[in-house]
Formats: sequence, C-alpha cells, structure tokens
Amino acid sequence: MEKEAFRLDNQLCFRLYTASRLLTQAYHPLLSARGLTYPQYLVLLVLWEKDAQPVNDIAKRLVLETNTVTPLLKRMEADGIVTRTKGTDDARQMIVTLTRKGKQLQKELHDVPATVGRAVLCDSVTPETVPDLFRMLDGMIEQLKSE
Amino acid sequence: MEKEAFRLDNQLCFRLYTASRLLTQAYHPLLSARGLTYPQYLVLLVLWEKDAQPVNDIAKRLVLETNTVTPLLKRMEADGIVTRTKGTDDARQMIVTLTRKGKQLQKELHDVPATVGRAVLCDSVTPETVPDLFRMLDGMIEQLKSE
DNA sequence: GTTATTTGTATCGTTCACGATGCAAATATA
DNA sequence: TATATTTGCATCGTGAACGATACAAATAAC
Repeated sequence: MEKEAFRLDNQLCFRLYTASRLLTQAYHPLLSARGLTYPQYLVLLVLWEKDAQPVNDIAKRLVLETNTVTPLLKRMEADGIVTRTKGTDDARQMIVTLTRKGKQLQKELHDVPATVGRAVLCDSVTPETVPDLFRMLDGMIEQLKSE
Repeated sequence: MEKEAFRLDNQLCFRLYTASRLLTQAYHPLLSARGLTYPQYLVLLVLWEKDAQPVNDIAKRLVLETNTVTPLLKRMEADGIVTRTKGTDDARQMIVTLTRKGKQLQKELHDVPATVGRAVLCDSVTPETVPDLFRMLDGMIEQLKSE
C-alpha cells in the first residue's frame, strides 16, 4: 500500500494549479481596474505582438480551444477592445483587430509585468533561477502538447 | 518602449497557466472513466489522507474558497462519493466523509499518479530536477499566499 | 463538376473559480 | 444577559475551460 503517491504534497499538478491560480489572482486588481480579466489580458498580449489575427491563430498561440476563445473575444468586442471582421481571403475566418482603446490599454497597463514580477520573487524564485523554471515548464508544456 | 516585458514568451504566469491546464488534461481520461473531475480528485486526495473533515479544512488545504468547494462537494455527494453531515460540536460545520465508494476509488485509481508522472518526464523535467521545481513552486505559492 | 473531407467558428451543456452577499451559529464585548 | 462581532457555509452572478456537436466555406477526391 503506497499511499505516498497519493499525498497532496507530492503532486506536481496541484502545485502548478495552485501557483497558477494565485499568480492570476495577483493580476486581478491590476486588470479589473481596466475592466479586463486575465485571459483577456493574454489575448491582448498576443494582439499587441501582432495585430489582426484570425481566431484560430490566437487560440493556438494561447494553447486554448476556439470554443473557449470565441465567447471571450465577443465579450472583448462588446467592451470595445477589439473588432471581429470576416476574413476577405477566407470567409470562414474571423479576423480580430485591436481598437484604439485596445492599443491604448498597453500604455495604461505599462507597469503590470514589473509589478507582478516583483510579487513572485522569493528565496527560491530569483532572477537567477527563473530561467531554470522557464526551461522546466517549457519542457513539460512541449511534452504534454505532443500527446 | 518596453515591449519585451509584454512578450508572451516572457510571461511566467502564462507558462504556469498552460502547464497546469495541460497537466490537468492529462488526468482527464483517467478520472472521467470513474466519473471524476480533477478538482474532485483533489478533494479525494485530501480525504484519503484524513477522512471526515469540515468544508473549511478541505478548502484551506486546497487553497480554494468555500464557495468553490461547496457546490463541488454537493456534486460528489449526489454521486455517492461523500456524505455531508452537520457537525455535532459546531452546528455551523458540515463534515464531509468518504462513502465506501469514495474509499474504494483509491484502489481503482491506484496507477493514476505513476501514469501522470511518466507523462511529464522530458529532458528538462527528470526525477533529479523535480525537487528543484517543487522548491520553486512552493516558494512562489507561499510568497503569493502571504499577500 | 459532384461528392467527400477538412477546416474555421460558433453553440450548448457542465463544471469550476471567485467576488459579493446573506444567514445562522458561535464567540466576544458591554 | 443583551448586543456586537466573528466564523462557517451557502447562494448568486459572471467568466472562463472544454467536450460534444453543428454548420458553412474551402479543399480534396472521384
């Protein structure tokens, strides 16, 4: 009887799940002040890098399904952050484009990355160890994506 | 113009969020075969360690709010996995107890931890590096909990 | 050129998360 | 002992996630 494998403190997934939720919560006051949720902020990160992308490209970049992203984008459209227009070359595509308000948000959220970055620093997570953390998480993600 | 800070590839939170979702997805086929969701599995991990706990203790252990855990437990009760009974010493408490079926599930899910454990192994996540990963995630979690 | 398959989005239903709020039991204070 | 505060749990509303399914446009196969 190896109960050890079932101990909560031995679960990688529970740690990831908790760390992810808590870090998302750290974004909350900064984002909700501008009427944004965290997944909406992720969409903005994608569009700030490259504007006017089809739903599919945004979903793939965020490793989400389109049935998750579609309603999210519709809420962002209702809030005047993006527009959704039918593609011209492929009529099935919906091209998502930033509005002026959507672009403006990048300036208003200027200090969010640094603020959140400071909030996670501790003895075991430092500017020196973050690259290791990134490498392990990236390895896991690639591994799990390929299954 | 500090665009670098906004790049998706530089975000720790996005990595955690993605890794957490993908790892949860890895549990899905194993758990849904027994009619369980991942958060329900976490509740079982808590109760298998110590049966008959009030809602509050379970929520605290999982770093969740009671308003998340309550409906989850009611679904588990409806599925015959746990029972919910009023506390005798404190009438406000709801004591959650495993049913025979709930205890039996531990045997049926015997190989879940090992199966999922194998699924995450890759070049950068190995039995040697996992302790480092645990330490960093635990550090982050403690740091974020204390804010 | 038809038919079949694939692709890009969207709709629907279920289950989390969680902020806001409500309420009753327990505890502290006056 | 009254009153006030705290505590434990629940209800409600909103926004993800995601499996299942639907549907039309694009592409492939015949």
